[in-house]
This record gives sequence, structure tokens and C-alpha cells, in this order.
Amino acid sequence: MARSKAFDPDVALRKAMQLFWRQGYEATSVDDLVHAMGVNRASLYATFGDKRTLFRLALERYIATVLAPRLDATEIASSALAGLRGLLGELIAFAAGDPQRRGCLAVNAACELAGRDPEVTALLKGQAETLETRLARVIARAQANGELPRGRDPTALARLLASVIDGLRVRSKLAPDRAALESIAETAMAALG
Amino acid sequence: MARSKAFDPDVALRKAMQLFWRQGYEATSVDDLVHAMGVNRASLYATFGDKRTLFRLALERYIATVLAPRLDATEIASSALAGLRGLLGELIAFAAGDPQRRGCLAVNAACELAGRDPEVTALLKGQAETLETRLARVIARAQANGELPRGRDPTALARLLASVIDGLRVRSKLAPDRAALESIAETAMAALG
DNA sequence: ATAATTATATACCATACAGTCCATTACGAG
DNA sequence: CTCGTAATGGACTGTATGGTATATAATTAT
Repeated sequence: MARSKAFDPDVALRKAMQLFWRQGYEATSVDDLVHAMGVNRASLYATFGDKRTLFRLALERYIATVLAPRLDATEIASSALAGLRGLLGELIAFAAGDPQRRGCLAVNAACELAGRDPEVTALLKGQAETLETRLARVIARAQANGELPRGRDPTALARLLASVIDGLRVRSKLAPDRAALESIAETAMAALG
Repeated sequence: MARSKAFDPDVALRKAMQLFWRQGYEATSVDDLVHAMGVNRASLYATFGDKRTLFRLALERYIATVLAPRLDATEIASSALAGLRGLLGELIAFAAGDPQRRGCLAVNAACELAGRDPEVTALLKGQAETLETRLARVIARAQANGELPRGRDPTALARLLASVIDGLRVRSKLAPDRAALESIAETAMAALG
């Protein structure tokens, strides 16, 4: 009934995500996107809308494909504590192994756009809440397990951990020094006890 | 011997700092700066150089006039622990009282430019190191005072605290909720003991 | 007052930008 | 095979961008 797309929208969106991750929103031009995505300009607008919409889609994809699976793995781990350690460990391994120092697209977007783009702000705020809630659940499980002492508020501990994670992401943009990052993760884990 | 400037370079630089703080680097045009600073375009270039140089100068000024004095106050406090509490308290008060949710210019700049502007990266990395060193000094003093138990590595604790601070700054861009921020600060302070 | 020097106003430049239009091409249902 | 539909190439638009040039105005040492 109609000509079919010469590109895979999923792949193209992933490329857009990666470019925004590397360069940020403002520093990325539509021309940059056209080249990186390998999609014709008109097709890009027809498929994804304007630059802002495309960014929002790329951010949603980042949350769904990068952040959420890591949290899934954290929750699924048989040992709650090991799950948390694994989360921090993966984060550090990624940061230390990324010569481009992209950091985290969500944190980058928060710093660049929060307060100036309501939709992006809402998206990121929701993600931050999800992170906290899920961390609190895992911490509560660790307390129930006896892996962590009881009596401390899991929500407060989760908030601290979420802040440390954001802090690690900022730090890894400036000095992705594995040893220092691991020291932070260890001290943070100790703070849960 | 020559005509004198019709503007105060210090005041103008402060205005530039505030605009970059509000909008970020890429989202701020030279025209925006011309208007906000109240300086003629040619005078702006003659006095401060190009946009990148001006941003670097504004960032240096931010570090010198916003960040450094807070750290001074932290170190000077008679009680080391109260100094640290004061630091976190001021940070939270600022975040909670800023309807524009500007966050921290240094963190914003790190997320937007680190890895793509070597000079800015070096500047921010240096500031991060200064923060850690000075926090470690205060923590060591608290340990020596008996305000904190001895035996824990002040550098590791300082690194954790610095990460929490960066995390608070990110969080305050999304949800500058005073109670939640205070809960994080309290839990972080507890982690020092 | 004059001359040397620096600041200012304003026009200007080339380029980059986000977004659109249209002619052409390919697909697939009938 | 044909026709309706949608995708594509690529030129195009108006505007915004960072940065400069030039002419004029103000300052002060002499």
C-alpha cells in the first residue's frame, strides 16, 4: 500500500540516543542526527517529530533499555545486598571503561534541561522516583533477610544511595578513576548497615 | 589616555555567570549575554574574549565567589561537624529556595561540557579535588576532636560526602523537596560515624 | 586644545540552524 | 499491471548564530 521505510526506526532511535548521550541536547544539530542515524531529514521529521520530541523519545529509550534493566537485575538478584553491590559495580565498570566519559544521559539531561523543558523534567523526575522506590524495596528485603540490620528507614537509605549514584555519575565525567569510584561505592554500602 | 569603560567588568562577569547558570553554555547566545550583561557586543569581545573564554571566566568566578567561600565557612567553623552540617544545610536551603532550579553551575557544566572542553574539564576536576581535600581535612579534624569516631579513612568519607553533594545538586534540579534533601543530608552525616 | 588611545554603536559577514516543500521513487493491495 | 500511499533525496526558507569591521565618541597626558 505504500513504500516501506529504508531504515529501522528502533536502530535509528538508538543511534540518536547515543549521539545525544555523547553530545547533549543543544550541542547536537539535526544535521548531526541525520548523519548519525542514517535517516533522511524529511523521514526523520515524519517518523520522530521535531528535535525536542526526538530527544524525549531517545531519553525514554535510554531509561527503558539502559537504566531499567539494571534495576531489574538488582531486584532479581538472590541476595539483595549483592544486587545493590552489582548495581554499583556495573555503574563503575561502565564509567571506568568509557573513554568518551559520557556519564549518564539522564543525569546529563537533568543538568542541561531540567527547569527549562517541563516534559523532560517530568520524565526524569519520574525516573528518579522509580529508582528510589526500587532501591528502597531492595534495601527493605535486605533488612528482612538479615543482610542488613533492621530499624533504619529503607526510604531514607534509598534516597542516600540514589544521591550517591547521581554523584558517581557526575564524578565519572571528571575523573573516572576506578579505585576512587569503588571506594565511594564501598563507603556507601557500609552506610546502609 | 583613553576612553574608560561604561560598564564594570566585575558586575558584567557576574551577570554572565548568572545567565550561564540559568541556561547552560550552549543554550546561551552571545546576544543573550550582550543584553544580560548590558555590555556592547564589541566591548564584550574586547574585554572577555570569545564565548568559550567568557564561560570559563564565569565558571572560575562561580568557583571563587560561590563555592570557595562556603568551603571556607565550613573549615572555619569551631565545630568541624557543625561546619559540615552547615555546608549541607546551606546547599539545601539554596536549592529549596531557588524557583529557577538552577542547581550548581559547576555540576551543570560538568554534565554539559566535560569531555568536550578540556579546559573546563580541568577546571572542574581541580575544583572536585579541592572539595574532597578540604572535606577530608574537616573530617579528620572532627575525628581528632572526638566529634567523629577515629579509625575510618577521612579521604574515603570525604569522597562519599562529595558524591552525595553532587547527587543533591542533581536531585535539586528535579525535585527540590526540602524534607527529602534534609533526609539525605542526615543519612549522609550519620554515615560518617 | 590636541593627539593618542581606547570604548562604543551599529552595521555587517559567512555560516549554521531547525524545519518545510516538492518532485521522484518504491512498495503492496487490488 | 496499476494505482494509491507513503518514503526519500535534496533543495530551500527564514532566522539565529558567533564573530568582525568601521566609524564615531569619550578620555587623559601633554
